[in-house]
Parts: sequence; structure tokens; C-alpha cells
Amino acid sequence: MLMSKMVLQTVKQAPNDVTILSQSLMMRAGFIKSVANGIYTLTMPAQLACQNIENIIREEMNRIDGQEIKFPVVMPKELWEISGRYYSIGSEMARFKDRNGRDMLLGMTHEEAAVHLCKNLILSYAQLPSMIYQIQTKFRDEPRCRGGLIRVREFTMKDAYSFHMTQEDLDDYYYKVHYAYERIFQRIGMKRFISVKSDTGMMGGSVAHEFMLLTDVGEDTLVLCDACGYKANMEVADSKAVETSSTELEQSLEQVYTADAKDIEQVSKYLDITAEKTIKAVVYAVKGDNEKVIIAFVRGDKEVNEAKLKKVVKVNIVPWEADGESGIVAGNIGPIGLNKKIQVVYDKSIKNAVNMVVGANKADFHIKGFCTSRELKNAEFYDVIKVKEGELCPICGKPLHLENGIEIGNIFQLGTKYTTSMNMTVLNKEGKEINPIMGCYGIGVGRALASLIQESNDENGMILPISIAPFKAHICALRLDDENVSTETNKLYNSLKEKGISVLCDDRNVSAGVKFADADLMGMPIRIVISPKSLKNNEIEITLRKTRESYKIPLETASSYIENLILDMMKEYK
RNA sequence: CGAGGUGUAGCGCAGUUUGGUAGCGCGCAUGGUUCGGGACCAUGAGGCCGCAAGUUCAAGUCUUGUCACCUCGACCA
Repeated sequence: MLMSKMVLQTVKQAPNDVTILSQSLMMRAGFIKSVANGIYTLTMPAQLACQNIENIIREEMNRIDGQEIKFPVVMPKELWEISGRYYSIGSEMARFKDRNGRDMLLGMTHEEAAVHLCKNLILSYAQLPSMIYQIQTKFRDEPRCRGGLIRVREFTMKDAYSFHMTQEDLDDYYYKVHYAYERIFQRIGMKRFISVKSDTGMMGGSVAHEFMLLTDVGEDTLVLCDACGYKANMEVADSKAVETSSTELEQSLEQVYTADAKDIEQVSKYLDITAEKTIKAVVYAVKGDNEKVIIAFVRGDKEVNEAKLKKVVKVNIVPWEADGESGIVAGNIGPIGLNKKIQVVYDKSIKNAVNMVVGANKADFHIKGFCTSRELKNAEFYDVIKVKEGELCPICGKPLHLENGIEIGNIFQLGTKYTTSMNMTVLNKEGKEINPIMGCYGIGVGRALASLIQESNDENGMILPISIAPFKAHICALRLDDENVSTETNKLYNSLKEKGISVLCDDRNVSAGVKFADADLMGMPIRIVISPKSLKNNEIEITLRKTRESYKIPLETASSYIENLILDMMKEYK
């Protein structure tokens, strides 16, 4: 590709409001152009890089016997009514009517389509296990997009669906997909990625893992144990239960005046105790019904993990909005004497606690001497708190630490949620109808590219791994007014093209500095300089983007040298 | 959906306080000089100042409304 003809412009300055490095670099290099909020056009280099990522994904999915297919983007309402998700999913699903007034939607995932396809085609156990996958556009009307291609509304995703007769077979295949994912991320050049246990969310199912790129700008918080390798998303992460000392004598309950001390910090300061000796009430309401109040009681120094709480109460929750009617005294809420109609969840952090301070459900007062085992005789305790840095690993007891990550892929064991609701059955060996067990597996292609750039860059620009680089080589021809330079540049460019090598040739009439700066910014792995200076010795100059390593090679062997260099560099990603 | 912010040339911005000729840098075009790390000189093209209503002799600037985008939160298969 000739740089002068490419529809793209590099710019020195990214827009001021761009905060994420990968987005800034992609905007500066002209890789993406925003069309609307969370909707981007990819220019040639970004599109080629995505294609390269897709091809690596294909190779690895095919290696585990995946069959590439293609589902439609637009689907009728009826398909999604059977599974119930037409109603359970909110406004992130784009819906519209066709010309005949029929309700349609844009696909945001394809479980329903997968079952629809397979339910009359897979009839016998002999056809399983089987996996289908596609690489296709998804639309999700995200409430808030961010980070360029990190979180968008329209994106390309590889999504795969597998069907199995038994849980053992799914377990076995799930492990294979896990391995395939590791290979995919390694091959596209990702370095700091891990897989963590994750929440199954609205997809349903039991076991799930997310592949995460560790980076400060990640939207997810991960809980990691260096000692034993425990890794989990904060949404599901656990820590070792804190042992409470049983030596303390139980005091009797006593109401104390706490003035206008409302939050844990103020109360513990007012009473001169630590936050660990208080019980905090966090108030939620069922989404869409502020009257249906749910209160979580956790130890004062802990924070509520809403994802865990949602699982316990089995409804979608939102922070409660004080209304002055419910009899809830915000800032003085406690378990004793609370309106019985209110649903209450006790966290395991307050089990066995003695002599705690709790709200008195009365303005300006708290209660001292609260002992959980005495006051809450038949209470059940759940795990609804967030793990904090330094708490102990639930497996090995060593300190945990927290890191942020971007989700670059996920794998789910779906179970029979969709095969049951959509009535897909397969005959087993005994001739009995059973609902096959499903797994589903996703990777966002554009997000993978953005994540790579987020991870791989320096002060001059992005550094693209050769496995996915849109152009393997980037020729900077200096002084094209020099006939010799012009001739040799054309010769090398055409020779590389004939070898099937994707090469970018900067043939613009701009200064050397501009060409070098743009080459650095765009991050192609091999830079080739052809100039009057280098040609004087019948040489060209090669510089590796990643290491800055630079050397001269004879003109006559240049083409084959570069070809071999690329083959050699590609070996790392096989 | 809640809080805050921004809309002026393709991109980045100033001008808005105090109403009075539409500006700067980059980029683009033409000519010339340069030429291995974002060169220089000259000339030029490019604007419904987000949109709509209002106040005024006069609105980029003031008022009201509206739309879009950005940041933080909520949400997120």
C-alpha cells in the first residue's frame, strides 16, 4: 500500500478528551474515526489488523473442531421470546419494527440463534460434541461507551456455542477451549493476560472464566493470589473468613446518643472505636420499585459487593433513594426493631461478632453491645462483601492483591438453560430424549486490538506484534526526487508485494522526520529506509520497531532477507 | 438515568467576562529554497461560531429551549 493513497491521516494531537492511551494512539495514527458515540469506522490498517486477529482465532477454533457459520444480525422478536430474554434484557438491546410492523432486534449475542439452528439438525448423541462459531457484528446499546474500541456499541465478535451430552464432556471441551484461548492471546502477541473465575451474569449457567489483560485502565477488578494462583473477578471473589475472638465478654445492649454521626467513619470516631466494631447497613431497592427495600448488614470496614448481593436476593437491585415514608432512618439503621417487611441480608462478616455498634433505627442514636449470635438467633449468613487488598486467600491463606483488567474473552458453561427453554432434545444411547448441555465462548476482536495497543507501545507510538501487524514492513523512502531512490524503492516494494508480503510504502513528499515519526506511531514491526545515503553503499537500512535494533543489508539481497526475517519473526507466534 | 463539562475551518484551540469586520497553530493547494528525526519563505482555498426561538440598531458573545459529544457514577451477555 502506498501511504500517499491511503485514506488516513496521522495527527500530532489526539482530542483532548481522550483519556485512554490505546484510544489516543489509534486516533493519532488514524486507525479509527468516530461516527457516533461508541460507533467507529476502522481505516485500512485497523481493519487489516482485525482480520489478522480473526484469522488466528479461526485457526485455533478450527483446531478444536469448530465449524464456522454465520448467524444473521437481525432477528425476529419471537426467537428471543422463547428464551425469555426479549423481556429480561433491557434497553441495551436495539429493537425496531420492519415495514410490516413485525418486531425485530439487533443481535447482541446468539445463543437463541445457535439453538434455533441446531435443534432440528442435531438429533442423535452420535452428532455430539459439536461446536459452531461465527465472527460477526454485534450491537449492544451500551449506556456508556469508553476507551475507543475498548467499550463500544457496535463491534465484531467471535462467538462460539458447543453442545454436549454430559457434563463430563462439556468439562473436557471447556478445558480445550480454555487452552485454545490461551493460544489465541499468545499468538496475537498479548503478554500480561490471565484467566479468572467470573460471574455468570445474565447468561445463566454455572462455571465461567474471563480472560483478562492486566492493565491499570481495566474496568474490572481482579483478586489474585501469588502464592497459590487463586484468580477471580471481584464480582465472585472470596476471601478467608476472619476469625472473631471469642474471649470478649458479651455486654448487654445499651442505647447511646451519637448526635448527627451518620456514616461509619463518624460513628466510630464519635464513640472512639474502630470500624471493625460496627455493623453497617447498606440500603438497596428492587430495580424499578423503590418501595421494595433490601438492606445488607456488613461489618463496618467492609463494602457490599452488589453482584454477590444480587445473586442472594435473586432480583436486580439499585441504590435505595431516601423517601422519608418507609420509616428507614438513614444513618441510624440497625437490625433491632427494623420494619419486618424489609428484606434483610446478613453478611458472614458479622457472624459471631460480639459487642458491636449498630443503628438504633432512631435519629441520633445507636446501640452498643450487639452480639450477633444472641440477637440474630436463626439468621442465615451470606457472602455479600467485596474482597479488599491484603485479605487472605480463601484457598491458601496468603495475602491477596487486587489488579485491574480489561476483559478480552470469556468462556461459559451455560448448562441447559437455552436447550430447555427452547426445547432442544437429543436422543441418547438408550433412546431417551435429553436436553444437551451448552457452552459458549466469546472474544471481541476490536477490543483485542485496542488491548494489544494498550499493552504494547512506547513514547513514540504503538508497537504491533508481527502476527497481527497490518503491514509487516514499512518502507520510508527518503528523497524520492532522487531517481536512484525512486527506482530502488519501487523495485523493493514490488518485489515484496509479489512475495505476498503486506508492505506499506511511505512515498509522500515529506521530510524524513515526518516519515520516521509516522512509522513509529503506526508501529509496524520492520522499518526499511531507502535513501541516497544508504544507496551510496548499495545498502538499505532495517530497524526493528520493538527493539530499535538497526542494521544495514546489501541492496541485492534485501527482498529475500526481509522475507526470511519476517518468517523468522513470525515463528514466535505460531 | 444522576452529577459535571464541551460544542467556533478537516484536526487542536483562542475569542464569550464587558454585544460592534471570524482569529491562531497543524493540515490542505500553488510556487520556490531545503532534505536522515515532526524544515523555511511567499501566496491561496476552506466557517450557518451545534440547532431553534428570543432580546437588540447590531449576537460567536446575553436569555430560553433543544440536540450532540466528553468525564465521573449507575448499567454492562
